[in-house]
Amino acid sequence: MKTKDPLIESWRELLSQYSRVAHELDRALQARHGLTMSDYEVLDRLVDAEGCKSRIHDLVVDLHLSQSASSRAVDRLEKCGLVQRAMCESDRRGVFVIATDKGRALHEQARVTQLAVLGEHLV
Amino acid sequence: MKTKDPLIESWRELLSQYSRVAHELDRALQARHGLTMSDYEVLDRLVDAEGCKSRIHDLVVDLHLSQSASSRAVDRLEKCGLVQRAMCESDRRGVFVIATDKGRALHEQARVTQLAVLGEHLV
DNA sequence: AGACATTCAATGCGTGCGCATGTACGTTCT
DNA sequence: AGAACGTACATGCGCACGCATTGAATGTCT
Repeated sequence: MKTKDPLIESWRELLSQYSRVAHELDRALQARHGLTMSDYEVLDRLVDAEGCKSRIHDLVVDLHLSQSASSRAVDRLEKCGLVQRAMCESDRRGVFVIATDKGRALHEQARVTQLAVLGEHLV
Repeated sequence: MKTKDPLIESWRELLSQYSRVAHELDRALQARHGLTMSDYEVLDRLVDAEGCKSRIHDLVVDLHLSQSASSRAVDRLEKCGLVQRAMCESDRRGVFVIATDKGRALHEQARVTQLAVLGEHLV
């Protein structure tokens, strides 16, 4: 392969790293905890947040997901009893998402998996 | 946000970079040339390859795609007349994929788009 | 040569994604 | 206050993906 624009080199490097790690992470989280990478990220932000709750809109900003994808990630988590939706009094368009006890517990376990996978596959 | 494990910091950094660039790139390629990022990558490998042809199996190794996704990327490109499939004499399980003139021409245009997007969004 | 394992590619299937739209609420301007 | 515009979330839709399976060709071992 002839030498490429350094821009392309670094893009390929980035793509390669991301793909490898994301794939491993997704598989591990799915296999051990039944979570998508996105699902885990949602849980993670919630646990980090004040009172384990956050508005969907804030999740959208933090995560690298579209609004619809975020909404559906919350759907999935809710269906598993890991989070709850709640009315947002101050702005009734908004929806709070709150991690349940079960959600926090699962997050703690999944965090171990995440760290293990990152430790192994992130150079 | 409290400080995190440096492993998590770099993972988030990687995820963030990738998502931003990939999103922009995908949109630009789709809008201007009707190509997926993956489609473009396939074309790119073909153009790089000896005689603009490569076996699907080799594409799978190079690209960060499953075998089925690669096969379907080739389907799409073939449907647009950008590549052709051809028998592989030496191993009749295999399939060669060959970029057509149209494919090479489109690749050249798309490359400009890629470089522009990378230049703008890749730090 | 014959039986068994392996490899390459295509395809059925289920899933998560983004885009576009719908609906309800909020904000602004006159 | 009322109209027009903007924002938050849910949902219909089509698409690309990965996994599992299939089918054909190859390779291996006895």
